[in-house]
Amino acid sequence: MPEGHSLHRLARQFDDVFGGQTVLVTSPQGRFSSDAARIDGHQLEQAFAKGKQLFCRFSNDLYLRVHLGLYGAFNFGGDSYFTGASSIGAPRKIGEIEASASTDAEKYTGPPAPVGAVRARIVSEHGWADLRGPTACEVLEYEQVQIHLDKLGPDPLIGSAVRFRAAKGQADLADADIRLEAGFKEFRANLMKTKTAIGIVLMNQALISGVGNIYRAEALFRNRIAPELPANELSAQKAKSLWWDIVSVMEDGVRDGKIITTLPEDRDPQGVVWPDNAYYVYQRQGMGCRKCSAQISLAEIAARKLYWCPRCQKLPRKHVKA
DNA sequence: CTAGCATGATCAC
DNA sequence: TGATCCTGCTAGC
Repeated sequence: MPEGHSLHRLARQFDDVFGGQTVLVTSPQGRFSSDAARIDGHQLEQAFAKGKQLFCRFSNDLYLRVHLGLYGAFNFGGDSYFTGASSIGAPRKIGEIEASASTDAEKYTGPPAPVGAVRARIVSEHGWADLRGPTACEVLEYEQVQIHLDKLGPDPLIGSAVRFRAAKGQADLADADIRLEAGFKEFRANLMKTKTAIGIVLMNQALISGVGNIYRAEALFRNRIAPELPANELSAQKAKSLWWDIVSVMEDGVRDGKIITTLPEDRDPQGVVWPDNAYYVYQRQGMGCRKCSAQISLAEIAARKLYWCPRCQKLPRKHVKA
C-alpha cells in the first residue's frame, strides 16, 4: 500500500537494518545493473523518505531513489540480527501488502534465488531486500536528489521522521513540531494559490506529499469537506484541521503498517477492523455512510476513483451554483 | 485459470 | 484524456 506511510516505514526499515552497513547491490532482472554497480559494495549511511519516495545516501555520496508507484514492493529476509534491528516489526514485505513476520526461526543462509523480476537486490551481512515493480529505481548525485525533493510539497510525516531520528540521537526532538508547523504554513499557502477542487489538489504531490487515494477520500470525509470545494475557498480553520488530521491518521499508518481511518465507535462490531472496518468512504460506494446512512458516492476524477458521502460532505450553500 | 483492477505518475497528443 | 510502466490480488468462470 504505497501511500506515504509505507515509504516512511520503508525508510525506517532501511535505516534500521542497513544503516551503517556495507551492502551489495545488484539487479537480478538486469534493468538496474549499471546504476547498482555505482553503489555496490559501499556503505548505506542513511535512509529517509519524502512523500512517496525513498532515498538512501551512500558513503560515496551517491543516492538511491525509489518510487514504488502503484504496485512496487520490497521483500525482506534475514537472520535474527537482521529482524531484531527492525523497529517496525520485521515485515516480510512492504508495498502493497505488509505480511507479518513468520515466527519460525529459519536458518539464514543468504538470500534465496531471485524469484520473478527482481529489479534491485540489497544484501548485507545479516539480511537482504528485494525490490519488484517500482516506477523509479535509480542512482543519483545529490544535486538531482535535491531537484526531486524540491518538487515535493510538505510531508505530513515529517514530524514522525524527525522523532525517529531523534530517538537515534541524530535529530532534535523539538524540530518535529517546528517542521510540522512550517509544513502547515506551506500547505495552506499552496491551497490558496489554486481554485482547483480540494479533492484533486490533495493528490497533487507538489501541494502536499504522501497523500494517496485512500487518505485523500478519508481525510476529506473526516473533516466534512466537499471534494469539489475550490482549494482557495477552504477556510483557514478548515485547512488547519485538515492538515493536522492528515498528520494524525498518517502517523497511525506508520505505526500500524496499514491505513485505518475509522474511530472505534464508528466500526461494525461484527467485522474485523482491517480491512472490513478500516474506512469511512473508500471503496464503500453504494453502502450506507457510517455516520448518516446516506449512500456513499463514487466518481472517476482524473483517472482516479473518488469516494465521498454526499450528505456529510455537502458543499456550503454559498458555494452551490444557482 | 483468466480478466480486471489497484493505495501512482509520466508521457504523448 | 488515454496509453503505458509492470506486479499481484481477487472475483468470476
